[in-house]
Amino acid sequence: MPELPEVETIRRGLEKYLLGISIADIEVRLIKMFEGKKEDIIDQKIVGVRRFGKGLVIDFENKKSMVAHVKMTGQFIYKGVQSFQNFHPQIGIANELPNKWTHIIFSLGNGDVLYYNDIRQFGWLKVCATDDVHSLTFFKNLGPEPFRDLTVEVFRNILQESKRPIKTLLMDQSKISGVGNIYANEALFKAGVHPASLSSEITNKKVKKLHDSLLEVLIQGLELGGASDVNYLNVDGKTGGFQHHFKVYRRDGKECFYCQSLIKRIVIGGRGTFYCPRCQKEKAAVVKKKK
DNA sequence: CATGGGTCCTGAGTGC
DNA sequence: TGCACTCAGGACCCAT
Repeated sequence: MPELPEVETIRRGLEKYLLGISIADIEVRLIKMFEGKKEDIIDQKIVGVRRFGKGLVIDFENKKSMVAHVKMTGQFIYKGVQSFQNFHPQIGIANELPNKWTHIIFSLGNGDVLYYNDIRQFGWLKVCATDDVHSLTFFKNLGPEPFRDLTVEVFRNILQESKRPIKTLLMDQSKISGVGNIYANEALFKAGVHPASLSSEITNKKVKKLHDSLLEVLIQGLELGGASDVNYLNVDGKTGGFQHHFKVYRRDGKECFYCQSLIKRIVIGGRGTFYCPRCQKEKAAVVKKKK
């Protein structure tokens, strides 16, 4: 599922291909996925591609923007007409597009094409004034950016104010932006913190360790081009590599790489949660588990 | 205000 | 083989 490292990888791909060019036409095949007036951005030069948490913002020269959230299964795939430089031999996706999951097709001013595919149709795209981006529901409720605003002190304050399980807190976009299920699980393992631990009762030492671990797994994910857990592909139609480095995520029933205990799966906040019962010790300050 | 549950949707997985 | 059924999951919306 695209989280900060995956969305940032997508952003870089979009920036690489779209900066300085324009969109000649937009074909919306699934009406509900596209809000706003597409005429507002057609034939306007793209001047920036930004990311806030898991949200993307494409800015146009006329002070309009197209914002997008790919949720779990959304993909932006670029297909160059002049060359097949982004054709992936294993996936071959650039050649197979559009397919039954292609919901939006951007015909670009240079003759190339950008596809938006989304199997589960949870993603969305909308056009608005650039000045209004941060008034949108998703963007106005975002917490600090891990690589920019999330100092240890800020992180500690966020944890101290909450009695929720730490796993739930890490994934709360209004508290910290960009972290989802994969990186929350992996960061907690790396820090040796049980995912059900009460946020406010985690020791200072562990808070520092968790902060470091979170940034480390996000950086590792970014360096590997993200995690292609289910459907994630970058703008070139290629998979990331972080899925080969999961220590706990989706490894329930398998041995911990460090202590050989069996990785467990529980549900916290309605989401699958994976941890090593030995490396991430149960503590007194653990929220009651569900199911 | 904070929190928890239902909802959207479809492919994968399970049981017979 | 195939059918019926259940489940996962990010953010939003609503109820408490």
